[in-house]
Amino acid sequence: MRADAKKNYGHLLAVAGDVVAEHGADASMRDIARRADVGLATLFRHFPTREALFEALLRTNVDALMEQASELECSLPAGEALVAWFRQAVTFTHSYSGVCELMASAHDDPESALYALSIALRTVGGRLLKQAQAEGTARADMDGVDLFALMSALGWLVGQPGFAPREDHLFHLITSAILVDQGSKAKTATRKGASKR
Amino acid sequence: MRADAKKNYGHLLAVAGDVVAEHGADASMRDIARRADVGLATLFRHFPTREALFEALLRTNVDALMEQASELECSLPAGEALVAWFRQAVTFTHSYSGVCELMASAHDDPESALYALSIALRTVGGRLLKQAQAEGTARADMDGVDLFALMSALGWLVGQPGFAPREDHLFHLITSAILVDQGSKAKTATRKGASKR
DNA sequence: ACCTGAACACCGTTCAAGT
DNA sequence: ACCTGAACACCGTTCAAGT
Repeated sequence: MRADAKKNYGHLLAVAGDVVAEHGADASMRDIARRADVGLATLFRHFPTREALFEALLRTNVDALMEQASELECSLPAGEALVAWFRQAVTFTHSYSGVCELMASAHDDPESALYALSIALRTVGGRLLKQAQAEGTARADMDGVDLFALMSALGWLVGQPGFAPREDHLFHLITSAILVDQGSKAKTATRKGASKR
Repeated sequence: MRADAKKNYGHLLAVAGDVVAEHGADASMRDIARRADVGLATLFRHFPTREALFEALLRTNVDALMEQASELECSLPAGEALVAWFRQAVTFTHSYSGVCELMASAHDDPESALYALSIALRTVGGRLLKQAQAEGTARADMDGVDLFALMSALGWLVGQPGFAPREDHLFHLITSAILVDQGSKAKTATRKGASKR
C-alpha cells in the first residue's frame, strides 16, 4: 500500500528531472507520467501542481545554496561573500530552464508550493547583503527583495539563448550596481578587481 | 476580393490588441479568431505566426521609440538622453505583458517576424549609449546588445506582479550600472541627482 | 483569391471505477 | 489506500472543400 507509493514517488521524481532537464520548466506533465510508465492522475496525486513538482526537484539545490552562504560569510569579507554567493545563486537558476519564472512568481504567491523556497533564497541573500552594507561595500538603498529581483532578472536573462554567451559580462554589470563604487567609499581598496573587460 | 481581406486585417489587428491586452502575449490565437468572428485559419493567413501578429501590434510603438531617441539626443546631454530613452524603452515593454520574452528571443532569431524590431531597438539604443560613452557618462565596457539585454531583463522583471511596485527603484539600480559613477569621472557634476531613495 | 469547417495530435483537470 | 482509464474542454496546425 505505502511501499509502491514510495517507489512511485522516487521514480517519478527521477524521470521528472530528466524530462524537465530536456524540455524546461513547462515540460508536459503528461509526458513525464508517460515516461514514468504511470497514469497521469498518479503523477498529480504525488505532485498536485507543477510548482509542487519543482519544489521537490529544487529543494536540495536551495539547501546547498543556503549552506554555501554560511560558509562564505565565515571565510570571506562580507562584500566578496555577497558577490560569490550571488554567483552561485545565478548558477542555481540554470538548474532547469524556466526556473526563474517559477521562482519569481512564487515569491509573490504564498499559496505556491515554491513560496517557501523563494523566501528562503531572499532571506539568506538579504542577510549577506546586510553584512556587506554594514561593511560599507554594498549600496545602502537595497534590500533582500531587490537582490532576489536582480538575481531573478539576471537568471532569466542569461537563460535566453542569445544572451547566454555574455553571462559573465552581464553578471559583472549587475554586480557593479550592487556594490558601492570603490573609489568613493573604500579607502583601503586593494584595487585588485579593477578589470574593465 | 481584396477589400474584405483588408477589412479582416484591420479588424483582426484591433481585436487581437484587445485580447492580448487582457491575456498577455500568450493569449489563445483561437480566442482572437473567435472574438473577431472569423475562422481560425483566416487569422493564420494574415499572421502566419504569433510573432507576425506582434510585429504588427508593436511596429508603431517601436517607431515612436526611435523618434523619441532622435528628439532626446538633440535636446539633452548624451547621458541624460540615454537614461530618458532607457526609461521609455522599459515603458514600451509594458505595452503587452510577455513582450520581453518575445523580443528577447527574436533578437537571437533572424527568422522571427520580430527580428527587425528587436534589432532596431538594439541599434538606436546602442547609438545613444555610444554618445554617452564619448561624453564620459556611460561606462565604456558595454555595447548595444548589453543595453538591450538590460532593457529586456528589467522589463521582464517589473512585468512580474511581485516586483512591479519597485519599478522605479529597480530602474534606478540598473541605471546606476550603466552610468559611470559621478564621483570618479564627472568633475563638473551638478550633484542634482544624488537622491539615495 | 480568399475564407471556412473539420480533423489531427496535443495539453491539464477531473472523476468514477478498479484493485 | 492507491492507482487507472476515459471523458472533458482546451490548444496550434493543417488541409480539402467551398465561394
